[in-house]
Amino acid sequence: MSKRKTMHADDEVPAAVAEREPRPPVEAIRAAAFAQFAERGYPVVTVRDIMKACGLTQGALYNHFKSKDELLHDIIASTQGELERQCQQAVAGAGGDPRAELAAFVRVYVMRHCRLRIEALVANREIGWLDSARVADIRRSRRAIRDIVVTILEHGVERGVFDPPRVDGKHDLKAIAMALLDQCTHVSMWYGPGGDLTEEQMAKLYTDMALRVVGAAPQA
Amino acid sequence: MSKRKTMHADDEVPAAVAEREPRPPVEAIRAAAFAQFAERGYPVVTVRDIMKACGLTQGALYNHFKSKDELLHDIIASTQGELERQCQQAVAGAGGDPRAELAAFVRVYVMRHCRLRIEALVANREIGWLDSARVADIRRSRRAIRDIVVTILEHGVERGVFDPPRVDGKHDLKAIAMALLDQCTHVSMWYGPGGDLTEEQMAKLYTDMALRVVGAAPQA
DNA sequence: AAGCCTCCTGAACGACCATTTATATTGGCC
DNA sequence: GGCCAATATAAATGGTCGTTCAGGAGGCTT
Repeated sequence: MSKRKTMHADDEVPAAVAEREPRPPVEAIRAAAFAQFAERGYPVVTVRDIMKACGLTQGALYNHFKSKDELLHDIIASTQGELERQCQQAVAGAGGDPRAELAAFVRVYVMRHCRLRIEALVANREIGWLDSARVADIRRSRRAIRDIVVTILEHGVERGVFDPPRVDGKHDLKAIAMALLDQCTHVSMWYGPGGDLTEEQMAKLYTDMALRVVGAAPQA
Repeated sequence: MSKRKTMHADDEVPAAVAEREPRPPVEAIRAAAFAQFAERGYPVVTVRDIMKACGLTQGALYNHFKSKDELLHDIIASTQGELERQCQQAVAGAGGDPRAELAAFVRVYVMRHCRLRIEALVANREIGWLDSARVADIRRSRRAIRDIVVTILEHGVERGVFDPPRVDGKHDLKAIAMALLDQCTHVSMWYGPGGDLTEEQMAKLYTDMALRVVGAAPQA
């Protein structure tokens, strides 16, 4: 119940008992907004809807967020930041072999888009409602992720372990990276845990497909 | 200037001079609505916006459409129907060879999504705003297109000309078809005529990638 | 010329929107 | 106990929304 105001240097985090029910209101608002944006879409969800879902009145939103727009940005940015971090980590842990790097990237990316498909869906579907200032850093993060893939492909081609398709004799690694990412991103639009494949199997399938596309034989 | 009211059996269509300026208002409304939905999104485009863009007042919409919702459905359904028709035609004209069928399908599908990327973008992005009754036939058409791909893959596997990736020893052709379609559909999100590749080159690249994914060597 | 049908306008309807404001309530800290 | 900051509320602000409807204008048919 305390945890936020007292500043004695020794009770920073109780750590053992993570009492959880009375989530700080800003968390409750985030969660309620996320659920409703996912279900009905940003422009038709009203501030009243969100605040009613956490038992508050509309005006209270503005004690925690400057606007409805900032609230959406907050939700999308945290998802996007976490995704970028996981992708970097996966590639860094692959030991420098382009095949292993691509496989690790696709695996993490697909598993995440299966497991957190609602988060991914909101981030991809609602981004267009952000005003241009706030959309910029989201797009930066997406470009960064695309460039991770492009870099993997470049290394693979340089070392001769990838042989991706050419158009008129030349590679267009950016287009190929976009194709791979589109494919992997949009599993969040149709994958469901009730389907034929588990998340693990999805990751394996998409890894195989990616390796085929870039012209590397599947590993092992 | 006439063309719609007189019903003498012999002036059905003047045919030679296709005088074009005063488009029938229903066409003008469709066009204006499409342009604005594409640019700003269905829920924030008002009936007033649409009608002002064709020089009419808001009330006149309801002489031609039952509601704003029906107008959106009309726009999406015509695009979707044309897409389905073109896909069927492309596959039928490929002569029964699964490789040629897949190549023809991807070529037509990608070229269309490059050339008419705005139409595709609207159809994919705004479909969620339709009420459930009207969304049903759009989804039916999408399933039909997916099933075209699944059927091609099945034939290719039966005849031994495709060897798509397996998970735990078994094929999941539906998942692979979805992956291929996601990849091809979403060129409409980033392709632009100012980019590095022409529509032709995009079609070629995506055909190559699809054939690699299903385990067939690129043709000639 | 009269009637009819199609399509338009302009105003009105009732509802709902994001945000701001003035005011009240709370709980920790001196 | 009194103060202060944080956070809540209810009401108001100034719009905008999709849709309906009474009335009028123009042309086609008879």
